Amino acid sequence: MKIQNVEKKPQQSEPYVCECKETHPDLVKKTQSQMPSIETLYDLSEFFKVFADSTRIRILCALFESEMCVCDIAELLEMGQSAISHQLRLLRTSHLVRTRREGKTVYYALDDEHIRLIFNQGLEHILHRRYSHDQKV
Amino acid sequence: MKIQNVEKKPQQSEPYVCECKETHPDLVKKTQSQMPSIETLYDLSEFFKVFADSTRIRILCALFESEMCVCDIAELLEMGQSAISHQLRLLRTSHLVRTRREGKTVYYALDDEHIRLIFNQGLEHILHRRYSHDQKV
DNA sequence: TCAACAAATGAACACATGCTCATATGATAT
DNA sequence: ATATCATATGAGCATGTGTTCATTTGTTGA
Repeated sequence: MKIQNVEKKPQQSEPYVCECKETHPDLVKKTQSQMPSIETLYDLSEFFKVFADSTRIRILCALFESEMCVCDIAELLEMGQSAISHQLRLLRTSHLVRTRREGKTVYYALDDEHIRLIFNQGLEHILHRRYSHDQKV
Repeated sequence: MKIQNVEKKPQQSEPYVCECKETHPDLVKKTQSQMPSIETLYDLSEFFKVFADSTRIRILCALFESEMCVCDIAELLEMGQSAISHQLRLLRTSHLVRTRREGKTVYYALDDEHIRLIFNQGLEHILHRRYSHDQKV
């Protein structure tokens, strides 16, 4: 909603850099030392990335019920076989699902029951939030 | 590792579409009926998306310790003020953090303690996995 | 050996995401 | 009022992501 650019930065010797004097260096230091390593937090974000797509979430959700072949899942989600297959590969390399071959058919199953817990925790959260924010989110 | 394309699909009346005869329609039907709605699962994936970035994870992790102003966080993560501010906005609109103004300074804090649980569940998972896969992941 | 079929995969594409840069906004003190 | 400072934000850009299309791979039965 910017109206106009009447005047651009008047006189300023060098480009503005945030060098806040108001920070709390002791708090920053202390927090820095108490946080998990940056690598761990990176891995954690990578882990959550797997859940950050509705197709993958739906695939996992389906596999909570039972193992299934690729075609089952594709039909269930009403999506192409290729799309499902690509996502299954990602889930496989993330060690969230495992495969079992039976003739031409490949069956996929959950490889990690812990997933169910995290999934449910998230689900609980959004359902609760949906209630308390009255569908605003 | 494809060698060569000696011959392309010989005689085929129409483009190949996966119409697997081997699917398990009853399983598909049953599972379909037991899964949460597609909207709910979409929301769930959106929720996990917030955790699916290392900058945001680190911000949340910092706020587990204490409320902080934008500059504190920027210094803590060694990133620009703008980058942090953009991410904080996302966290704000997702209702994961709340703000409190004190003069020129804006303090950010966790708005939802449930987050801590989900964070820890994920952390536990990757640490356990790291152990059992012996750093392969 | 080859046709048929389930699944996997590479390329291409359209779209989303995260950062930086420049600047705007809002608050305080002079 | 205006300079200063903390924070917010829009544009632009580079990179990442998910799907489709065309094709390959692997398995079975004729």
